[in-house]
Amino acid sequence: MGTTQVDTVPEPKYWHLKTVLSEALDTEFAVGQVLPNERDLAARYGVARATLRQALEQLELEGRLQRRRGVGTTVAPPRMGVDVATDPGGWPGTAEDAWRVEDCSLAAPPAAVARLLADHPPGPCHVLRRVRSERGQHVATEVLYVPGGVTGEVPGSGPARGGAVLSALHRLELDGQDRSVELGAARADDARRLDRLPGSPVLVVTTRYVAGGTTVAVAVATYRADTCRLTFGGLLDADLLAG
Amino acid sequence: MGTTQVDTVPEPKYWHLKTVLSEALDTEFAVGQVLPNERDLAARYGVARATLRQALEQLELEGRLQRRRGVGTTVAPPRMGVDVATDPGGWPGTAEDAWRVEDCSLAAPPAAVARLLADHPPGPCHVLRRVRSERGQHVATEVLYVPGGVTGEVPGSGPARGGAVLSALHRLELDGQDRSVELGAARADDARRLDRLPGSPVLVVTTRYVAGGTTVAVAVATYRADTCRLTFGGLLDADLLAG
DNA sequence: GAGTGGTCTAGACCACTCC
DNA sequence: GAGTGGTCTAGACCACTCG
Repeated sequence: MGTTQVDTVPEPKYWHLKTVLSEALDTEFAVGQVLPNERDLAARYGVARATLRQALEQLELEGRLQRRRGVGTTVAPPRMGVDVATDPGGWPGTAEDAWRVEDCSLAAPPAAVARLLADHPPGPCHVLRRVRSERGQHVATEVLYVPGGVTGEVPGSGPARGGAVLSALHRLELDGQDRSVELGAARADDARRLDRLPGSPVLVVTTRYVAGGTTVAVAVATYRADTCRLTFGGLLDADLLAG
Repeated sequence: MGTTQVDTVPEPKYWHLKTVLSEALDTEFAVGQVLPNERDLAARYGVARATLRQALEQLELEGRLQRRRGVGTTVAPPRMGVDVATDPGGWPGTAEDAWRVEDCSLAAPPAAVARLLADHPPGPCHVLRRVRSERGQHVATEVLYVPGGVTGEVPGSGPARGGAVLSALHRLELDGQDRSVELGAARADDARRLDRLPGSPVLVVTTRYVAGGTTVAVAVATYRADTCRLTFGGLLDADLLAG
Protein backbone atom coordinates (compact mmCIF):
# COMPACT_ATOMS: atom_id res chain seq x y z
CA MET A 1 0.00 0.00 0.00
CA GLY A 2 2.92 2.35 0.04
CA THR A 3 2.37 3.53 3.58
CA THR A 4 5.28 1.42 4.69
CA GLN A 5 7.66 4.09 3.51
CA VAL A 6 9.33 5.91 6.33
CA ASP A 7 8.23 9.13 4.73
CA THR A 8 11.32 10.91 5.91
CA VAL A 9 10.37 14.34 7.03
CA PRO A 10 11.50 16.68 4.29
CA GLU A 11 14.14 18.94 5.70
CA PRO A 12 13.29 22.56 4.93
CA LYS A 13 15.35 23.96 2.11
CA TYR A 14 16.77 26.78 4.15
CA TRP A 15 17.90 24.36 6.81
CA HIS A 16 19.69 22.14 4.38
CA LEU A 17 21.13 25.20 2.70
CA LYS A 18 22.42 26.43 6.03
CA THR A 19 24.27 23.17 6.52
CA VAL A 20 25.76 23.32 3.05
CA LEU A 21 26.85 26.91 3.51
CA SER A 22 28.23 26.16 6.93
CA GLU A 23 30.50 23.51 5.48
CA ALA A 24 31.51 25.80 2.66
CA LEU A 25 32.46 28.42 5.24
CA ASP A 26 34.71 25.92 6.97
CA THR A 27 36.48 24.78 3.85
CA GLU A 28 36.39 27.47 1.22
CA PHE A 29 36.38 30.77 3.01
CA ALA A 30 38.66 32.61 5.36
CA VAL A 31 37.63 34.90 8.20
CA GLY A 32 36.85 38.33 6.88
CA GLN A 33 36.32 37.18 3.33
CA VAL A 34 33.21 38.51 1.62
CA LEU A 35 30.69 36.08 0.20
CA PRO A 36 29.03 36.49 -3.16
CA ASN A 37 25.98 38.71 -2.96
CA GLU A 38 22.61 37.28 -2.02
CA ARG A 39 21.17 37.30 -5.52
CA ASP A 40 24.09 35.35 -6.90
CA LEU A 41 24.09 32.91 -4.02
CA ALA A 42 20.38 32.31 -4.36
CA ALA A 43 20.80 31.63 -8.06
CA ARG A 44 23.75 29.36 -7.45
CA TYR A 45 21.78 27.21 -5.05
CA GLY A 46 18.58 27.41 -7.03
CA VAL A 47 16.40 29.00 -4.37
CA ALA A 48 14.55 32.25 -3.95
CA ARG A 49 16.42 35.05 -2.35
CA ALA A 50 14.12 34.99 0.67
CA THR A 51 14.99 31.35 1.27
CA LEU A 52 18.67 32.02 1.02
CA ARG A 53 18.27 34.88 3.45
CA GLN A 54 16.64 32.54 5.94
CA ALA A 55 19.74 30.37 5.84
CA LEU A 56 22.03 33.39 6.19
CA GLU A 57 20.02 34.62 9.16
CA GLN A 58 20.58 31.32 10.92
CA LEU A 59 24.29 31.50 10.30
CA GLU A 60 24.37 35.07 11.51
CA LEU A 61 22.50 33.99 14.65
CA GLU A 62 25.26 31.47 15.27
CA GLY A 63 27.92 34.10 14.82
CA ARG A 64 29.30 32.61 11.64
CA LEU A 65 28.48 35.52 9.36
CA GLN A 66 28.29 39.25 9.52
CA ARG A 67 26.08 41.18 7.14
CA ARG A 68 26.23 44.89 6.52
CA ARG A 69 23.90 46.78 4.28
CA GLY A 70 25.62 48.39 1.35
CA VAL A 71 28.75 46.37 1.97
CA GLY A 72 28.14 42.65 1.86
CA THR A 73 28.25 39.45 3.84
CA THR A 74 31.55 38.51 5.42
CA VAL A 75 32.79 35.51 7.34
CA ALA A 76 32.81 36.40 11.01
CA PRO A 77 35.69 35.62 13.34
CA PRO A 78 34.92 33.32 16.27
CA ARG A 79 32.97 35.07 18.98
CA MET A 80 35.07 36.88 21.51
CA GLY A 81 34.83 35.90 25.13
CA VAL A 82 33.65 38.88 27.14
CA ASP A 83 33.90 38.66 30.88
CA VAL A 84 30.90 40.10 32.65
CA ALA A 85 32.02 39.37 36.19
CA THR A 86 35.43 40.89 36.70
CA ASP A 87 34.98 44.37 37.97
CA PRO A 88 37.82 44.12 40.49
CA GLY A 89 36.08 45.53 43.51
CA GLY A 90 32.75 44.21 42.44
CA TRP A 91 31.45 47.67 41.69
CA PRO A 92 31.15 48.84 38.11
CA GLY A 93 33.79 51.22 36.89
CA THR A 94 36.29 50.41 39.60
CA ALA A 95 39.33 49.97 37.43
CA GLU A 96 40.56 51.06 34.09
CA ASP A 97 38.29 48.94 32.04
CA ALA A 98 36.61 48.71 28.72
CA TRP A 99 33.65 50.85 29.71
CA ARG A 100 33.32 54.49 28.78
CA VAL A 101 30.76 56.69 30.47
CA GLU A 102 28.66 58.39 27.86
CA ASP A 103 26.15 60.33 29.83
CA CYS A 104 24.52 60.73 33.19
CA SER A 105 21.21 62.25 34.07
CA LEU A 106 18.48 62.10 36.66
CA ALA A 107 15.27 60.33 35.76
CA ALA A 108 12.66 57.84 36.85
CA PRO A 109 13.63 54.23 36.21
CA PRO A 110 11.45 51.99 34.06
CA ALA A 111 8.97 49.81 35.90
CA ALA A 112 11.02 46.62 35.63
CA VAL A 113 14.00 48.31 37.26
CA ALA A 114 11.87 50.07 39.83
CA ARG A 115 10.69 46.68 41.07
CA LEU A 116 14.28 45.68 41.76
CA LEU A 117 14.85 48.94 43.61
CA ALA A 118 11.72 48.63 45.69
CA ASP A 119 13.79 48.95 48.89
CA HIS A 120 14.13 52.62 48.23
CA PRO A 121 11.48 55.30 48.22
CA PRO A 122 10.31 55.83 44.67
CA GLY A 123 11.97 58.80 43.12
CA PRO A 124 14.49 59.85 40.52
CA CYS A 125 17.59 57.75 39.89
CA HIS A 126 20.95 58.60 38.51
CA VAL A 127 20.80 57.11 35.06
CA LEU A 128 24.30 56.41 33.86
CA ARG A 129 24.90 55.25 30.35
CA ARG A 130 28.09 53.41 29.44
CA VAL A 131 29.47 51.77 26.32
CA ARG A 132 31.87 48.86 26.34
CA SER A 133 34.47 48.42 23.63
CA GLU A 134 36.48 45.31 22.99
CA ARG A 135 39.01 44.88 20.19
CA GLY A 136 37.92 48.16 18.65
CA GLN A 137 34.29 47.22 18.51
CA HIS A 138 31.38 48.45 20.58
CA VAL A 139 30.11 45.24 22.12
CA ALA A 140 27.73 46.43 24.79
CA THR A 141 25.78 49.35 26.14
CA GLU A 142 24.67 49.61 29.71
CA VAL A 143 22.30 51.71 31.70
CA LEU A 144 23.04 51.89 35.40
CA TYR A 145 20.33 53.03 37.78
CA VAL A 146 21.26 54.36 41.19
CA PRO A 147 18.55 55.80 43.43
CA GLY A 148 19.23 59.40 44.29
CA GLY A 149 19.09 58.64 47.99
CA VAL A 150 22.02 56.25 47.77
CA THR A 151 24.59 58.79 46.66
CA GLY A 152 23.28 62.02 48.10
CA GLU A 153 24.06 65.17 46.17
CA VAL A 154 26.34 64.69 43.21
CA PRO A 155 28.03 67.61 41.51
CA GLY A 156 28.80 68.19 37.87
CA SER A 157 26.97 67.16 34.75
CA GLY A 158 27.34 64.77 31.83
CA PRO A 159 30.04 62.12 31.80
CA ALA A 160 31.98 63.77 34.61
CA ARG A 161 28.95 63.54 36.81
CA GLY A 162 28.80 59.86 35.94
CA GLY A 163 32.26 59.39 37.40
CA ALA A 164 31.12 61.05 40.59
CA VAL A 165 28.16 58.71 40.87
CA LEU A 166 30.44 55.72 40.45
CA SER A 167 32.81 57.07 43.09
CA ALA A 168 29.92 57.45 45.48
CA LEU A 169 29.03 53.83 44.90
CA HIS A 170 32.59 52.69 45.50
CA ARG A 171 32.50 54.16 48.96
CA LEU A 172 29.78 51.70 49.95
CA GLU A 173 30.57 48.20 51.08
CA LEU A 174 29.28 45.71 48.56
CA ASP A 175 27.39 42.77 50.05
CA GLY A 176 27.06 40.98 46.76
CA GLN A 177 25.54 41.02 43.36
CA ASP A 178 23.58 38.73 41.18
CA ARG A 179 22.95 38.56 37.51
CA SER A 180 20.56 37.25 34.96
CA VAL A 181 20.97 36.77 31.24
CA GLU A 182 18.23 36.64 28.68
CA LEU A 183 17.72 37.09 24.99
CA GLY A 184 16.40 40.37 23.72
CA ALA A 185 15.96 42.49 20.64
CA ALA A 186 18.05 45.63 20.38
CA ARG A 187 16.06 48.80 20.89
CA ALA A 188 16.66 51.52 18.34
CA ASP A 189 19.04 53.56 20.49
CA ASP A 190 21.08 50.58 21.61
CA ALA A 191 21.21 49.27 18.07
CA ARG A 192 22.70 52.53 16.86
CA ARG A 193 25.41 52.45 19.51
CA LEU A 194 26.24 48.85 18.70
CA ASP A 195 26.31 49.44 14.96
CA ARG A 196 23.48 46.99 14.45
CA LEU A 197 19.97 47.22 13.11
CA PRO A 198 17.04 47.60 15.49
CA GLY A 199 15.74 44.23 16.53
CA SER A 200 19.10 42.51 16.29
CA PRO A 201 19.47 39.75 18.85
CA VAL A 202 21.21 40.87 22.02
CA LEU A 203 22.02 39.32 25.35
CA VAL A 204 20.56 41.38 28.16
CA VAL A 205 22.49 41.13 31.40
CA THR A 206 20.73 42.48 34.46
CA THR A 207 22.93 43.00 37.49
CA ARG A 208 21.73 43.89 40.93
CA TYR A 209 24.20 45.38 43.39
CA VAL A 210 23.43 44.88 47.06
CA ALA A 211 24.99 46.90 49.88
CA GLY A 212 23.86 47.36 53.44
CA GLY A 213 21.14 44.81 52.85
CA THR A 214 19.42 46.75 50.11
CA THR A 215 19.67 46.96 46.36
CA VAL A 216 21.65 50.11 45.69
CA ALA A 217 22.11 49.86 41.95
CA VAL A 218 20.77 48.00 38.98
CA ALA A 219 22.59 47.68 35.69
CA VAL A 220 20.97 46.59 32.47
CA ALA A 221 23.63 45.76 29.90
CA THR A 222 22.95 44.90 26.30
CA TYR A 223 25.57 42.78 24.54
CA ARG A 224 25.78 42.04 20.84
CA ALA A 225 24.73 38.41 20.60
CA ASP A 226 26.39 37.89 17.25
CA THR A 227 29.92 38.71 18.31
CA CYS A 228 30.00 38.02 22.04
CA ARG A 229 30.25 34.98 24.23
CA LEU A 230 29.67 36.03 27.81
CA THR A 231 32.00 34.45 30.33
CA PHE A 232 31.56 34.14 34.07
CA GLY A 233 34.42 33.43 36.40
CA GLY A 234 37.94 34.01 35.25
CA LEU A 235 39.13 30.44 34.94
CA LEU A 236 38.24 30.01 31.32
CA ASP A 237 41.03 30.94 28.98
CA ALA A 238 39.33 33.42 26.72
CA ASP A 239 40.84 31.90 23.63
CA LEU A 240 40.15 28.26 24.35
CA LEU A 241 36.64 28.24 23.03
CA ALA A 242 37.58 30.30 20.03
CA GLY A 243 38.73 28.92 16.75
CA MET B 1 13.85 73.84 -1.53
CA GLY B 2 12.32 71.25 0.73
CA THR B 3 15.62 69.88 1.91
CA THR B 4 15.17 71.49 5.27
CA GLN B 5 12.85 68.70 6.28
CA VAL B 6 14.38 66.40 8.81
CA ASP B 7 13.47 63.52 6.54
CA THR B 8 12.72 61.33 9.48
CA VAL B 9 13.97 57.87 8.77
CA PRO B 10 10.91 55.82 7.91
CA GLU B 11 10.50 53.20 10.56
CA PRO B 12 10.06 49.79 8.96
CA LYS B 13 6.49 48.61 8.97
CA TYR B 14 7.22 45.47 10.90
CA TRP B 15 8.98 47.45 13.58
CA HIS B 16 6.11 49.81 14.05
CA LEU B 17 3.71 46.91 13.94
CA LYS B 18 5.69 45.17 16.64
CA THR B 19 5.31 48.21 18.86
CA VAL B 20 1.60 48.38 18.23
CA LEU B 21 1.13 44.70 18.92
CA SER B 22 3.27 44.90 22.00
CA GLU B 23 1.01 47.55 23.45
CA ALA B 24 -2.05 45.57 22.50
CA LEU B 25 -0.61 42.59 24.34
CA ASP B 26 -0.22 44.68 27.46
CA THR B 27 -3.71 46.08 27.42
CA GLU B 28 -6.04 43.76 25.56
CA PHE B 29 -4.77 40.25 26.10
CA ALA B 30 -4.19 37.96 29.03
CA VAL B 31 -1.41 35.42 29.41
CA GLY B 32 -2.29 32.25 27.61
CA GLN B 33 -4.87 33.88 25.41
CA VAL B 34 -4.71 33.00 21.74
CA LEU B 35 -4.35 35.76 19.18
CA PRO B 36 -6.28 35.90 15.93
CA ASN B 37 -4.58 33.91 13.21
CA GLU B 38 -1.86 35.43 11.09
CA ARG B 39 -3.99 35.96 8.00
CA ASP B 40 -6.60 37.87 9.95
CA LEU B 41 -4.03 39.91 11.82
CA ALA B 42 -2.25 40.81 8.61
CA ALA B 43 -5.51 41.93 7.06
CA ARG B 44 -6.46 43.90 10.13
CA TYR B 45 -3.23 45.87 10.06
CA GLY B 46 -3.14 46.15 6.30
CA VAL B 47 0.17 44.39 5.72
CA ALA B 48 1.30 41.25 3.97
CA ARG B 49 1.43 38.13 6.03
CA ALA B 50 5.21 37.98 5.77
CA THR B 51 5.48 41.44 7.27
CA LEU B 52 3.18 40.56 10.11
CA ARG B 53 5.23 37.44 10.72
CA GLN B 54 8.37 39.54 11.00
CA ALA B 55 6.74 41.48 13.81
CA LEU B 56 5.57 38.29 15.51
CA GLU B 57 9.06 36.84 15.29
CA GLN B 58 10.43 39.84 17.11
CA LEU B 59 7.87 39.48 19.85
CA GLU B 60 8.59 35.78 20.12
CA LEU B 61 12.31 36.59 20.39
CA GLU B 62 11.48 38.81 23.33
CA GLY B 63 9.49 36.08 24.98
CA ARG B 64 6.17 37.86 24.60
CA LEU B 65 4.53 35.31 22.31
CA GLN B 66 4.53 31.62 21.78
CA ARG B 67 3.62 30.17 18.41
CA ARG B 68 2.78 26.56 17.72
CA ARG B 69 2.04 25.14 14.33
CA GLY B 70 -1.44 23.80 13.98
CA VAL B 71 -2.51 25.50 17.18
CA GLY B 72 -2.02 29.22 17.09
CA THR B 73 -0.21 32.13 18.66
CA THR B 74 -0.63 32.63 22.38
CA VAL B 75 0.48 35.28 24.83
CA ALA B 76 3.48 33.93 26.72
CA PRO B 77 3.89 34.23 30.47
CA PRO B 78 6.91 36.21 31.69
CA ARG B 79 10.13 34.29 31.30
CA MET B 80 10.96 32.03 34.19
CA GLY B 81 14.20 32.57 36.06
CA VAL B 82 16.32 29.45 35.79
CA ASP B 83 19.32 29.18 38.04
CA VAL B 84 22.34 27.76 36.28
CA ALA B 85 24.71 27.95 39.21
CA THR B 86 23.18 26.13 42.13
CA ASP B 87 24.28 22.54 42.00
CA PRO B 88 24.83 22.32 45.75
CA GLY B 89 28.22 20.69 45.78
CA GLY B 90 29.23 22.35 42.58
CA TRP B 91 29.08 19.11 40.64
CA PRO B 92 26.21 18.41 38.33
CA GLY B 93 23.58 16.00 39.57
CA THR B 94 24.53 16.32 43.22
CA ALA B 95 21.09 16.81 44.63
CA GLU B 96 17.55 16.04 43.71
CA ASP B 97 17.21 18.55 41.01
CA ALA B 98 15.35 19.30 37.85
CA TRP B 99 17.67 17.26 35.65
CA ARG B 100 16.84 13.81 34.43
CA VAL B 101 19.52 11.60 32.92
CA GLU B 102 18.38 10.39 29.55
CA ASP B 103 21.26 8.40 28.28
CA CYS B 104 24.93 7.69 28.67
CA SER B 105 27.38 6.32 26.16
CA LEU B 106 31.05 6.34 25.31
CA ALA B 107 32.16 8.43 22.36
CA ALA B 108 34.68 10.94 21.10
CA PRO B 109 33.83 14.54 22.02
CA PRO B 110 33.36 17.17 19.34
CA ALA B 111 36.40 19.26 18.53
CA ALA B 112 35.26 22.31 20.49
CA VAL B 113 34.88 20.22 23.64
CA ALA B 114 38.09 18.32 23.02
CA ARG B 115 39.97 21.61 23.13
CA LEU B 116 38.65 22.25 26.63
CA LEU B 117 39.68 18.75 27.68
CA ALA B 118 43.15 19.06 26.22
CA ASP B 119 44.68 18.20 29.62
CA HIS B 120 43.71 14.60 29.08
CA PRO B 121 44.98 12.15 26.52
CA PRO B 122 42.61 12.17 23.58
CA GLY B 123 40.21 9.28 23.76
CA PRO B 124 36.60 8.39 24.34
CA CYS B 125 34.51 10.31 26.84
CA HIS B 126 31.47 9.40 28.81
CA VAL B 127 28.76 11.32 27.01
CA LEU B 128 25.90 11.91 29.38
CA ARG B 129 22.70 13.46 28.16
CA ARG B 130 20.32 15.17 30.55
CA VAL B 131 17.08 17.07 30.23
CA ARG B 132 15.95 19.79 32.60
CA SER B 133 12.32 20.38 33.37
CA GLU B 134 10.89 23.40 35.11
CA ARG B 135 7.21 23.98 35.75
CA GLY B 136 6.29 21.01 33.64
CA GLN B 137 8.22 22.22 30.64
CA HIS B 138 11.46 20.95 29.16
CA VAL B 139 13.64 24.02 29.33
CA ALA B 140 17.10 22.68 28.63
CA THR B 141 19.09 19.76 27.36
CA GLU B 142 22.66 19.14 28.32
CA VAL B 143 25.48 16.95 27.14
CA LEU B 144 28.16 16.28 29.73
CA TYR B 145 31.54 15.05 28.60
CA VAL B 146 33.82 13.24 31.05
CA PRO B 147 37.07 11.74 29.80
CA GLY B 148 37.19 8.01 30.37
CA GLY B 149 40.40 8.31 32.34
CA VAL B 150 38.78 10.51 34.96
CA THR B 151 36.28 7.96 36.18
CA GLY B 152 37.98 4.67 35.44
CA GLU B 153 35.75 1.74 34.65
CA VAL B 154 32.05 2.44 35.04
CA PRO B 155 29.52 -0.38 35.17
CA GLY B 156 26.02 -0.56 33.76
CA SER B 157 24.49 0.98 30.69
CA GLY B 158 22.01 3.67 29.73
CA PRO B 159 20.70 6.13 32.33
CA ALA B 160 21.86 3.97 35.24
CA ARG B 161 25.36 4.16 33.93
CA GLY B 162 24.95 7.93 33.81
CA GLY B 163 24.31 7.95 37.53
CA ALA B 164 27.49 6.01 38.08
CA VAL B 165 29.49 8.51 36.06
CA LEU B 166 28.08 11.35 38.13
CA SER B 167 28.91 9.52 41.34
CA ALA B 168 32.47 9.03 40.17
CA LEU B 169 32.69 12.77 39.56
CA HIS B 170 31.33 13.57 42.99
CA ARG B 171 34.19 11.68 44.60
CA LEU B 172 36.64 14.20 43.18
CA GLU B 173 37.39 17.47 44.89
CA LEU B 174 36.13 20.33 42.79
CA ASP B 175 38.59 23.19 42.37
CA GLY B 176 36.18 25.41 40.55
CA GLN B 177 34.13 25.88 37.46
CA ASP B 178 33.54 28.54 34.92
CA ARG B 179 30.83 29.20 32.46
CA SER B 180 30.11 30.97 29.27
CA VAL B 181 26.81 31.89 27.68
CA GLU B 182 26.18 32.52 24.03
CA LEU B 183 23.36 32.58 21.57
CA GLY B 184 22.80 29.57 19.37
CA ALA B 185 20.31 27.90 17.09
CA ALA B 186 18.74 24.68 18.28
CA ARG B 187 20.04 21.61 16.51
CA ALA B 188 17.41 19.19 15.31
CA ASP B 189 17.77 16.74 18.19
CA ASP B 190 17.79 19.42 20.87
CA ALA B 191 14.86 21.14 19.24
CA ARG B 192 12.82 17.97 19.44
CA ARG B 193 13.54 17.54 23.12
CA LEU B 194 12.66 21.14 23.83
CA ASP B 195 9.47 21.00 21.79
CA ARG B 196 10.74 23.68 19.47
CA LEU B 197 11.53 23.87 15.79
CA PRO B 198 15.10 23.40 14.59
CA GLY B 199 16.89 26.70 14.48
CA SER B 200 14.96 28.21 17.37
CA PRO B 201 17.09 30.59 19.39
CA VAL B 202 18.69 28.97 22.41
CA LEU B 203 21.15 30.04 25.07
CA VAL B 204 24.15 27.75 25.09
CA VAL B 205 25.82 27.46 28.48
CA THR B 206 29.24 25.86 28.48
CA THR B 207 30.53 24.83 31.89
CA ARG B 208 34.00 23.60 32.62
CA TYR B 209 34.62 21.65 35.82
CA VAL B 210 38.13 21.74 37.21
CA ALA B 211 39.52 19.29 39.75
CA GLY B 212 43.07 18.48 40.66
CA GLY B 213 44.22 21.26 38.42
CA THR B 214 42.74 19.82 35.26
CA THR B 215 39.47 20.05 33.43
CA VAL B 216 37.63 16.86 34.32
CA ALA B 217 34.27 17.53 32.73
CA VAL B 218 32.64 19.84 30.24
CA ALA B 219 28.92 20.43 30.05
CA VAL B 220 27.19 22.03 27.10
CA ALA B 221 23.64 22.97 28.04
CA THR B 222 21.07 24.34 25.65
CA TYR B 223 18.30 26.47 27.16
CA ARG B 224 15.15 27.65 25.43
CA ALA B 225 15.76 31.33 24.89
CA ASP B 226 12.09 32.16 24.53
CA THR B 227 10.99 30.97 27.95
CA CYS B 228 14.11 31.18 30.11
CA ARG B 229 16.01 33.90 31.87
CA LEU B 230 19.25 32.46 33.17
CA THR B 231 20.17 33.55 36.68
CA PHE B 232 23.55 33.43 38.35
CA GLY B 233 24.00 33.66 42.06
CA GLY B 234 21.06 32.99 44.29
CA LEU B 235 20.39 36.51 45.56
CA LEU B 236 17.87 37.44 42.90
CA ASP B 237 14.34 36.63 43.85
CA ALA B 238 13.21 34.59 40.91
CA ASP B 239 9.90 36.39 40.72
CA LEU B 240 11.10 39.93 41.02
CA LEU B 241 11.91 40.39 37.39
CA ALA B 242 8.76 38.66 36.28
CA GLY B 243 5.51 40.39 35.57
C1' DG C 1 -11.31 18.10 7.01
C1' DA C 2 -10.78 22.62 8.73
C1' DG C 3 -7.68 25.73 10.58
C1' DT C 4 -3.23 26.90 12.17
C1' DG C 5 1.61 28.32 11.63
C1' DG C 6 5.91 27.13 8.54
C1' DT C 7 8.08 27.26 4.02
C1' DC C 8 8.84 29.07 -0.52
C1' DT C 9 8.51 31.89 -4.65
C1' DA C 10 9.37 35.91 -7.93
C1' DG C 11 9.16 39.88 -8.09
C1' DA C 12 9.53 45.18 -6.49
C1' DC C 13 11.40 49.05 -4.16
C1' DC C 14 14.25 51.25 -0.43
C1' DA C 15 18.46 52.56 2.45
C1' DC C 16 22.99 52.35 2.67
C1' DT C 17 28.12 52.25 1.32
C1' DC C 18 31.61 53.14 -1.71
C1' DC C 19 33.68 54.64 -5.85
C1' DG D 1 25.65 55.58 -9.94
C1' DA D 2 26.47 50.85 -9.13
C1' DG D 3 26.07 47.33 -5.92
C1' DT D 4 24.87 45.65 -1.50
C1' DG D 5 21.66 44.00 2.08
C1' DG D 6 16.82 45.31 4.15
C1' DT D 7 11.85 45.61 3.54
C1' DC D 8 7.54 44.39 1.47
C1' DT D 9 4.05 42.14 -1.37
C1' DA D 10 0.60 38.54 -2.96
C1' DG D 11 0.29 34.56 -3.70
C1' DA D 12 1.03 29.14 -3.24
C1' DC D 13 1.69 24.88 -0.93
C1' DC D 14 3.10 22.02 3.14
C1' DA D 15 3.10 20.05 8.03
C1' DC D 16 0.84 19.92 11.97
C1' DT D 17 -3.13 19.77 15.54
C1' DC D 18 -7.60 18.95 16.71
C1' DG D 19 -12.38 17.90 16.53
